[in-house]
Amino acid sequence: MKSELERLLCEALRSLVPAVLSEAVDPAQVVVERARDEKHGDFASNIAMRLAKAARKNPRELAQAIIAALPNSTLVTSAEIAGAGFINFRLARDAWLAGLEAVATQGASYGRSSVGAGRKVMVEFVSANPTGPMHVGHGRGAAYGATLGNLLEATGHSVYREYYINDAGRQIDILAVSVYLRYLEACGETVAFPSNGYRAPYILPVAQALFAKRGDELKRPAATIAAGAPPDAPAGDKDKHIDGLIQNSRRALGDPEFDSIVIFARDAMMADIRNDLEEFGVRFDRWYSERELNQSGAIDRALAELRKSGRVFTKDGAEWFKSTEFGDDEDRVVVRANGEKTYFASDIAYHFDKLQRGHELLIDVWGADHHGYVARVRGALVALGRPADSFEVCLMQLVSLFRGGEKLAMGKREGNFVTLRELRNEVGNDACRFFYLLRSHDQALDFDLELAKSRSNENPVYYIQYAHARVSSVMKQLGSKGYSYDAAAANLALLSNSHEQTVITALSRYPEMIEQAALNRAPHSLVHYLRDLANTLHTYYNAEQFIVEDAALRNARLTLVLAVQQVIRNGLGILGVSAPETM
RNA sequence: GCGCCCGUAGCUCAGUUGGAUAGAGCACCGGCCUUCUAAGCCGGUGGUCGCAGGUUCGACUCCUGCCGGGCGCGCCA
Repeated sequence: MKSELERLLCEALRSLVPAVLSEAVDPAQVVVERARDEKHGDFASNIAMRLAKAARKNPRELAQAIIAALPNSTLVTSAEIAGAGFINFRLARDAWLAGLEAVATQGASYGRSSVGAGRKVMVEFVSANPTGPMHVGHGRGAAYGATLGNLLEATGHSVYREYYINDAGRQIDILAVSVYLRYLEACGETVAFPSNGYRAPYILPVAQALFAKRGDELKRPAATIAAGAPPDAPAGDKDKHIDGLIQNSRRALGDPEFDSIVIFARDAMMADIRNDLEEFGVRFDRWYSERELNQSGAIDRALAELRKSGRVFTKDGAEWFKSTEFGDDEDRVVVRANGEKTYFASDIAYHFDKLQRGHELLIDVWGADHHGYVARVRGALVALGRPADSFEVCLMQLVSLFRGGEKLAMGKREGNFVTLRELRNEVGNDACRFFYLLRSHDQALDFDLELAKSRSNENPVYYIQYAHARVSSVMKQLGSKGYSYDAAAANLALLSNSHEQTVITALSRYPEMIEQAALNRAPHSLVHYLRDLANTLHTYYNAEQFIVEDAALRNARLTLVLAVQQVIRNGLGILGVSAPETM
C-alpha cells in the first residue's frame, strides 16, 4: 500500500517538474487530470494540490527541490511529504540543518523578516476613556495591540503606536463634575451626588489633590450648583440631573475654571493609565488628545473635505454622511441640528489626520461592542479618497473574569470592577499578558484568576518559561562538569534521531509562523507555537542526555538546545513575556 | 427585526486560508526521579466538528437556510 502510494507520488512529482520548469502550464491542472485516472485518485490529487500551491508560491525552488528529493526515496515517503506539507523541503537534510544554523548565526534576529517592506503602519489601541482606571477588558486590548505591533515590526513594518484620549464631550464633563462635587465636599459643602456620576473611590484622591492645589478658590455655595436642571436639558431624570449640575458648575465657575477642572481630572486619570500601561510593558509613540484635535480645527477641515465628496446632505436641520453608500445600515449625523459636531465627526477627522501624517495602514484595536462603527469610519475615509484597505479594525471580544468557578460581575460607575492593576498584581505581568494572548481575538475570553496565578503545571506560561530556564540550567551543569561549549566542534550531522528531527523542524517553522501571525493579526498563533516548541524541547530533554562524552555530539546537541532557547526568547520577547534563566 | 462574533473531546480552546486517520491543554486512568530542574516526560480513555442541504476529486474550513449563545443597532461619547 505504502509503496503504491509512493509510486503515485513520484509520478505526480515527475509530471509536475516539466510543467513547473516551463512555467507554461498550470501545474495544478497537469497533475489533477493525471490523478483522476488513477486508482488512488483522491490521494494523488491531494498531493498534487499541495504541490501546485507550493509551485505558485515559488516555482523554480519547488522544481529544484523535487529534482533533488526524488532519488532520495527514504526521505520522500508519501507520509513525510504530506505530513510536512511538502513545502517543508527541510526534510531534505541540508536545508533542514540550514534552519538550525540560521538560528545559531542570526540569534535575536532569527525570525525577523522584511516582508513588510517598511510600510508605515499605525496601531491605535487601548484608547480607554480617561474617566477611571483601566479594567481587565482594556488589558486585553493592551496586550494584543502591543504584541501585534511587535509582530509587525518583526516582519519589517514601520510601526507607530498611538493612544487616543477621548477628552472631549460629555463623559469627560461628567468626570469633571464628579471630581468637583467631591472637591466641594472637601471644602465642607454638600451636594447630592448624581446616580450616574463617577462615585467610585478613585475620584476622592483627585478631588483632594485639587483641593490641595487650589484651596477653596473654586468653592461655590452648594445651592448654586445643586439648583434645578435648566429647562432645555434632555429628557430622562438621571441625565437631566447630571447635565444640570454640569451647566450650573460651568455657570458658577466660568468656562475657563471649569475646563481647568476637566484638564486636571483628565491628567490625573491619564497619569494613572500611563503608569499602569508602562508597568505592563506597553509603550506608545504618542498620546493623542481629542480635545487638541478639536481645537486645531481638524474636524472642520475634515468635514469640509467630506462635503466636497458630495456624500454629505442636510435633513431635519442636521448634516448627514451618506454612509449607506459604503455598506453601513443607515446614514449618520456629523453635525447636529444644534450645530454641535458628533463624536463620529471627530473620529473621521482623527482617522483622516492619521493618514495625512503619512501612515499608510491604520489598524485600530477596538472592543467588539464597537463593531457597528467600522463601516462608517471606513466609508468616510473612502469618501475622502483613501483606499478601503487602508483602515482595518481588530475587534476584541469580551473578557469575563472568573474566580474559582464563579463569574465576577463588573460595573464601572459603581467601581466594583476589577482593574488591570489589581489583575496584574494578583497574577503577575507575565501570566497576565500570556493569558490575554492565549485565545484568538474574536473569541470571548474567560480569564480564570485562580488558574492564571497558580504556579503549577496547570499554568501554560510556566511551561514555556521552564523550557527556557532548563537550557540555562544545562549550560550551568556543563561548566560544573568541566566542559565548555564549543560551537565549532559541533558535528550537526549527528543530530539524526527522531526527537532531534522534530525539534529542528519546529525551529525552522518559526520565521514563517511569525510572518503568518503578523499577516493574520493573530498573536495567539505565536503562543501556541511556543507551547509546541517547548514541548519538543521537554520531550528531547527526557529522551536524551545532552552532556555526553563525545565532543562532536555534545556540542551539536548543545547547539540545538541553545537554538531552542534563542527562539523561545525571541518569541516571548514579542509577546512581552520575560524569559527567566532560572525558575 | 437587522448587523457582527461564536458553536470542534467532560471543561477551555487550536486547526497553517479547501487536503490524507480532526489536534493540544486541563480533568480522569496507568507508568517514569542514585544520571543535565518531575513547573517535566511516556502511554491510555474521550469526536456524527450545532442541524440540514449545496459547491468540489475532497469541506471543520466556502455558499444558503434553520437552531443555540454573546455583542451592537442615539442628532450619546
